[in-house]
Amino acid sequence: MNYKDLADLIFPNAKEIAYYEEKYPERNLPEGAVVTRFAPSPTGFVHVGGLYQALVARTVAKKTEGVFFLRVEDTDQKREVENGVTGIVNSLKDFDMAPDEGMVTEIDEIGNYGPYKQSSRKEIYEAYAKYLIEQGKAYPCFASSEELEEMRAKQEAAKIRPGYYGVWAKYRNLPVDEAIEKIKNGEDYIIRFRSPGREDRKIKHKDVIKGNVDFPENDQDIVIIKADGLPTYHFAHAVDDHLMRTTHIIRSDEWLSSVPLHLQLFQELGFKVPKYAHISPIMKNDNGNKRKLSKRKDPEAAVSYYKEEGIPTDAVKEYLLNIANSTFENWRRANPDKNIEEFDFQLNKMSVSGALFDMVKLLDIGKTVISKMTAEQVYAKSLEWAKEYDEELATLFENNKEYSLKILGIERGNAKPRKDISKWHDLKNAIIYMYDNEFLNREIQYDYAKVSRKEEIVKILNLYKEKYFHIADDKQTWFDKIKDLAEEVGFAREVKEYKKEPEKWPGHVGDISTVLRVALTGRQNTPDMYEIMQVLGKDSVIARLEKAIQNEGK
RNA sequence: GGCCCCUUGGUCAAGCGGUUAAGACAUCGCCCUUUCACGGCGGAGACAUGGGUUCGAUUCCCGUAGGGGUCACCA
Repeated sequence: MNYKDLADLIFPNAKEIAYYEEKYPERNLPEGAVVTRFAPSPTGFVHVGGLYQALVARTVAKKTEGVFFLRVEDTDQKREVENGVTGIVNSLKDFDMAPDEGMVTEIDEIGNYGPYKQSSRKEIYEAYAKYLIEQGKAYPCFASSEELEEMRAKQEAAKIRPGYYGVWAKYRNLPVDEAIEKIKNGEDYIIRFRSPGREDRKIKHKDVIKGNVDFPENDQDIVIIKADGLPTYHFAHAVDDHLMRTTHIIRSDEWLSSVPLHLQLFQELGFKVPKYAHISPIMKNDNGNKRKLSKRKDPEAAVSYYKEEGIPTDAVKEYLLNIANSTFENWRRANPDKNIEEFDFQLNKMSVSGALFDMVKLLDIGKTVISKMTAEQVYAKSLEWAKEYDEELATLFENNKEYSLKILGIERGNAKPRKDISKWHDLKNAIIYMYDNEFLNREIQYDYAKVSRKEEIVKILNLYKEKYFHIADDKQTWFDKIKDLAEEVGFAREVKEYKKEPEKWPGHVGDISTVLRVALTGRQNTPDMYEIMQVLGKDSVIARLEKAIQNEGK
């Protein structure tokens, strides 16, 4: 009885690995093309960190005319969530980051290197596990979980390194005959890797991002096939990324310490070792301590949060790219209108330590992104958002499309467009007063700032309404008239003169403007008042002035 | 605890032995012939710490402190 017999007994139906090697040949890609992947578990939750990894992986692949694929790692049945794959696929789609290959719906996939869902790859893992057993590089382990716990307790008590290795690897040297007998007797077992490593030897590894990292060799006989017949992450990683011909493993740096194991696995399986790029996680400041953005504690950890808030996807991508390569910011300034895919992304320029998530900066980018859009784009994007998250706004927009476009066009499209909206969630509050239904039929809290006497307010508003307001005036005329009005009520015509001798007047033209602004909009801060009045139109302006005058009469 | 990694202003970060130590966000002031949002100009603000090496260390080496990661039949 030899290894071959043992392997045949355990996996009688497994194919030869040559079959798969042939089925999934080296990819025919241009020189220097990089193949990357995003390989999440379908837990139904997409973390920004995951999006970040996917963005980096995809950017690198695109830049080199390589391939970016989506593989679903669902080997842990306990964590399985319904429609988990759909959530991931849709999130990537939302961000315009659909993969070249891999899962495209819950069950469908595209590409020649599939299946792209690990639970569908069982027979492949079995073939490679069988191969390893035949070579004497893997073996069945009959230790029960109680036994393992007991072992661990002993190790801890003796203060030695825990794990299944060396003398603790109880079944590592079990004679083949005995193993076969146990299996035939129906004893439970799993498959372990027979590690050739020694803890007292060091290996050198060069990570694309982290640089040179030295580790002790792995000497743990880790599990490669679990009791449920599915592989562990480590084994699946080696088999899948080899067969899918991944050139660069871009993943979270929590995997860095597994590199010695992975390197060993690739070697023992006879695979070409890929390049590794371990990305630092996005952190959050929690009472002076840095910690990873947490799914449970931080709403902004969920990709869905950005969608709900209406932060443009481009803003999120730009922010993430900015964390990834700080030169992005300079590039963006030099090329404000270029597509982000034209940016020359450098994997090895990524930071070795994790960046603190900065919502303020993200929103600042959001402002810029939105400011560059046309009124039509703002309308389309915000309406799409509103349909899902703000019914009132959606209705308002749909019932007043032309008028809404005018509002959104205020101070837009010129050299210095407005930058007051950072996310769709803020939009309604910024423009709601422009709609007569929302303004005229509602109780408004008027606060005229410096001018507070009722009679004076009424006087100003009446004068404007009766004498100075002409909707057809051009901007200069319009403005001159407000100055005339200021003069007529005894206010300074020019702010500068007023500032020189403030005691000479009760206020200046700006204070008069504020009275008009508040009467027309209910607010002290608004975009350009001339444009607002043009958009409102004559009747609305008059109605609003009257409403304000009446209010003072109460 | 073992092993591994990290440490430049509030935040993201350039920098690779000699620099007035960039830039962006945030913050403060002034200007932008009326507010706000922009935009412009300017200000304040940093090399964790102790030893080396060196003519010279933010940069190289060692220690200390702080932070992070990892030690599953989870990924």
